[in-house]
Amino acid sequence: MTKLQFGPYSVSFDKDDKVLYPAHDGQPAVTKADVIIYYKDIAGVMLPHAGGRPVTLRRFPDGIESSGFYMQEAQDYFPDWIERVDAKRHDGSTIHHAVANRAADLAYLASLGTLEFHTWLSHAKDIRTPDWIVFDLDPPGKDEHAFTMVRAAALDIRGLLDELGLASFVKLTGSKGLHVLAPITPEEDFDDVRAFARDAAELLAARKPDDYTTEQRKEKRKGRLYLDMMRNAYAQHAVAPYSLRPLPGAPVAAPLDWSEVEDASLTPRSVTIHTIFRRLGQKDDPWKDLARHRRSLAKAREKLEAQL
DNA sequence: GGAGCTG
DNA sequence: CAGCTCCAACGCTTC
DNA sequence: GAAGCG
Ligand SMILES: [Mn+2]
Ligand SMILES: [Mn+2]
Repeated sequence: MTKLQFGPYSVSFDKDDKVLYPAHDGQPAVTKADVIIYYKDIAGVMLPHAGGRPVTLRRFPDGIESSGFYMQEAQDYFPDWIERVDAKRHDGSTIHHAVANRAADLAYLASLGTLEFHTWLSHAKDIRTPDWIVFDLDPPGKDEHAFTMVRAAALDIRGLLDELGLASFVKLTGSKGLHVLAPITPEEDFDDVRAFARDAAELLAARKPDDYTTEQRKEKRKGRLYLDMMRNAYAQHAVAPYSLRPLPGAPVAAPLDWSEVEDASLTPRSVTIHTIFRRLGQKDDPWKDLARHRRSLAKAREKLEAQL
C-alpha cells in the first residue's frame, strides 16, 4: 500500500505497478502509480483552469486496453473532503458532480483509475453562467492534411475573436483536434453565450464557405471542417487542460502557445505524459494569463452583429 | 476500483 | 464465498 | 415525435 500525504488529506492505493498504458512507440509503459503521481505533479498548472468546476470522470481501472466508463455522479464512498455540487438536469433530476480543488482531489480520483477529466464550462459556484467559450475543431478526414485544416481553422478563429475584442487560447485535445477557448465574464447563461458562438461560427463559415460549415448533418458537410458549437450548451463538458487521454502513448490535452499552431510539424498527440514536464520546465504555462483576459460579451456581440 | 446483487 | 454488473446519457437541432 | 450529432 502506498500512501501520499497532502496536508490533512491522504490518498492510499495499491497495485502501483499495474500497467494502464502499455509501452508504445519506444516509450515505456505507464503504471497506475505513474498516473497518480502525474496528477499530483500537474495540479499546480491544471487546477488554476480546471479547479472549481463540475467534473466528469473517464475511468479505466484495468487500463486503456480494457473497457472504461464515464462517471458523472460523485459516489458516496468518495472522501467527504471532495467537494460536490448539485447540477439540475432539464428533466428535473439532480446530479451531484465532484469538484476538484486540490492536488489531493486529483490524486484520489486518479487512484480510482481515472485517466481523463472533463469539466463544465462554468464554475460550481455559478453553474449557470459559463466563463469559457469553446470552439471544438476536429479534422474532417483522417489523412495528414486534415490536421493542417484544423490548425488553419484555429488561426482563423483567433483572428475573428481578435476582431471582436476577445482573447483566445488554444490546446491540443490529445486525440484528433484542437480546442480554441475564449475566456469571458461569467454573466450570461449558456443559451445566450451559445447563440453568440453560433453567430461567430456562421460568420466564419460565410467567409470561407469551401473550408468551414456549421451543418450538423454529416451528409451536408462535404469534406468541410465542422465548427461545432454544441459544447457551449448547459451540462456539456470538454476535456480538461492537462488531462491525460486514454489513448496509446498517454497523450496530454496540452495548452499551446499560438506560435506552435503555425508549426506544420505539430500533431494532435505531440505532447505526452513523458514530455509534458520537460516542456513546462522550458516554458511557462501558455494559459497562465487566461483568467485575466476575461471580457464581457456585450461589446463583442455589437461588433459581431455589425458583420452579419 | 468499489459496491451491490445473485447463487 | 466468487462471479457478475453497474458506473452517461444530455442537450440541442433537424427531419 | 423521432433521429442525428457530439
Ligand atoms: Mn473534438
Ligand atoms: Mn475491475
